[in-house]
Amino acid sequence: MVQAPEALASEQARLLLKALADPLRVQVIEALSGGERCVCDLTADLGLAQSKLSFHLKVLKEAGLLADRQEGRWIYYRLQAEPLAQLQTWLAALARGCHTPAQSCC
Amino acid sequence: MVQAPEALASEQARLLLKALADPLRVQVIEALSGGERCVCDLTADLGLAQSKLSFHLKVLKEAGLLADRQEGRWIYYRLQAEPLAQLQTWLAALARGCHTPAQSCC
DNA sequence: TGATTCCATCAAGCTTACTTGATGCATCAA
DNA sequence: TTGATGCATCAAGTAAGCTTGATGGAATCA
Repeated sequence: MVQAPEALASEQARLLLKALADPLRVQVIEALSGGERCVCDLTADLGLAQSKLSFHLKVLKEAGLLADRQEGRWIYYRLQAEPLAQLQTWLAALARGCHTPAQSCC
Repeated sequence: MVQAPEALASEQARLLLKALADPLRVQVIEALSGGERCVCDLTADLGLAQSKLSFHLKVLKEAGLLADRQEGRWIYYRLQAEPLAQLQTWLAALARGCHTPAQSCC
């Protein structure tokens, strides 16, 4: 059974948004959207300095958007579906009431 | 009839994410998720310096997340549902293939 | 017309985030 | 055990973004 994603507090949503709001990290996320990859593979594929990629992988991992796993010398990263689903739910909730006309003000 | 949201280019997605990735702007967005409000109302409600709010409203508007309308002396802002829907679609597409096991690498 | 209100804009200072190159640790192969 | 590879981390420099206070335009009211 597929769980409906938990509602997200705005602070948690913001942390996910911030982690996603970088061009390089979007590239990484999109590269991983097709499945798990190892760091050396991503480095070559995206044409990045290794320390640079490592920095951004860490940001994404700390946000909960990536998980990793070691296999010998290699580290494989994969995208986590759940925070993405939670973010979708959060966005959907925002859009729901947004056509209400203005209340009188001041 | 309700249109399915257009697929979003990653650069457009990133611009929306960046606009949303600020605590104050999340507050603004959430305040507007209940319906249209005027600036003076938001200023009072969120307890902000006026120029500060104005700065963030501009960022959100330039990202396409807000629309505004003038009525006499007042300016009313409202949340735009479409970019939010597009972002949801973009996130959903990312999550789709993310459970594929690693390809052999290096 | 003159004063007031609502809001946008600007410049300067401050804070945060990103990049770069160097270093170090763990694993593996020889 | 030695050397090489894959990756993380660190410090310093650079860039981007946010905040603050001041200024100005447009609309309204007296």
